[in-house]
Amino acid sequence: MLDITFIRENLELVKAGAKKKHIEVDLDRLMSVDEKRRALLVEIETMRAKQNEVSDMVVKASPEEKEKAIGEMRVLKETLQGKEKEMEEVMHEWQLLMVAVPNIPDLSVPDGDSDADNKEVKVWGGKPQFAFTPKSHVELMQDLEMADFERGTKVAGFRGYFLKGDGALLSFAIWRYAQDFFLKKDFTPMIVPSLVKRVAFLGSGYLPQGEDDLYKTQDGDFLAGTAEVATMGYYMNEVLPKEKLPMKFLSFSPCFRREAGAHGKDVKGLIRVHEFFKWEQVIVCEGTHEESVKWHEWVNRNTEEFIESLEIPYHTVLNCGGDLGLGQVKKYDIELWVPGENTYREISSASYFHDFQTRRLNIRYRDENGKMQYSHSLNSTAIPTPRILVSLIENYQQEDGSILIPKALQQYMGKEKIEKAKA
RNA sequence: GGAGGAGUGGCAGAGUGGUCGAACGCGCCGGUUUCGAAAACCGGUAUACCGCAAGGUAUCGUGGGUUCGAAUCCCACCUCCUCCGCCA
Repeated sequence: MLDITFIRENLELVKAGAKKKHIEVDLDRLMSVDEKRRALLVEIETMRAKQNEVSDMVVKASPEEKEKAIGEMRVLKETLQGKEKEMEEVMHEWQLLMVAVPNIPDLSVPDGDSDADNKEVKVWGGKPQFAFTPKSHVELMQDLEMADFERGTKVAGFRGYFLKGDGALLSFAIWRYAQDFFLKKDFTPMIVPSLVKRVAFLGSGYLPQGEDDLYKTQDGDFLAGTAEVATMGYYMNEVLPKEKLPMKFLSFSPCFRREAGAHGKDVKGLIRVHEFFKWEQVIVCEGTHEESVKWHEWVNRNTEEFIESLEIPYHTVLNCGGDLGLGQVKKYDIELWVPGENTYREISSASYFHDFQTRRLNIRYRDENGKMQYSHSLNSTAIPTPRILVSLIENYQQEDGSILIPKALQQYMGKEKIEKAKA
């Protein structure tokens, strides 16, 4: 959410931002509704002031005066109730418009419609040269009994999967390695709820848009697609001590995504599943652009370093305007090389929001002058499983169908290679 | 799931229809005093919105309602506590 005063004073800037993001929102309508809102507010508050004034007087008044005043107030009350009703309708529309206003993308964000227009800003690692035709992770994992997709769909439905044997162990190894790796960087680890109340989704910007992408319970709660939702909700409606900023969380949670708009896409394997696990970096920092930028670069670099330590080739892209979410100011995606598809696939997404989320969630701190300020927030994937297995397994495959374990993971896996059990 | 109790400012806690944004205390900030400190004393100490300002409005878990007027009465919901049941 943006500040209404800011929108009013920077209307053209906000309009240009929405256009760059390819997000439709009727800002002129918002301006006229807001004007109505403020006019009504003045009317209502004036009436209430009168009401309060008379109310004070009634106590001390003589019986006749009292009678007269109360009579007058009955009339005023009726008018007031009419105005309040009107205000309610205006506020309803105002709020719908307000939550639809996108945050303004950074100047460095390239123009573009979709992820196809994202700009490559970094390439790392040599792509493996195979003297044989590389297999897909699906084939490799099935051959090594690391995953079972048929039974996955039998039990869990479309996009269902089981990880078993070394597939399960490899997931645990990655979680534990990621834990050790990232906690060296001074994060507070958390295991956070996935079953979360509506208000946290509204606050983090996943609702009211995007309800189709979420699983919903019969109690009106939703299953989160990322630990970001609960982690951001953690401090909602709180005033944080300035000296504790920045807060750095490494949050673990199961993640659930309906993938409502992606029916035909990535139907095979572990790229796109309804249910997965993720370590997520979440930062709440002081409310300046410089802080946001600094931590944004930092969290993104953390994930790059992690991938480098696993020695998997990747590139980093700067997302274009059309590929930014409602609240995001700027976003980097890290994409790992997937030999079986001969392309890069997204593994991480790092974005900052300025005070877009914290304004909705009401997360503040007191600055050095004792003034209340909204914090800034940002987040980035640390590592998702099982998606990381796709590129890990495909890049490390050997001609005999075995898979080498990256050096950094060997101590967590207890071996250097995954291969077929000897008969 | 059943029975009962409770939610007030940073904390603690009064207030059961009107002068209550809210007593008293603690804490915190500033001052007096002091060589310095403690104690004592004096003053201050929520947030948001509207407004150039003066000022106004709202907020006592949340949302409705009753009333000229609600922290206070009524209804619903949420959260917490105690007891019983169930359970990893």
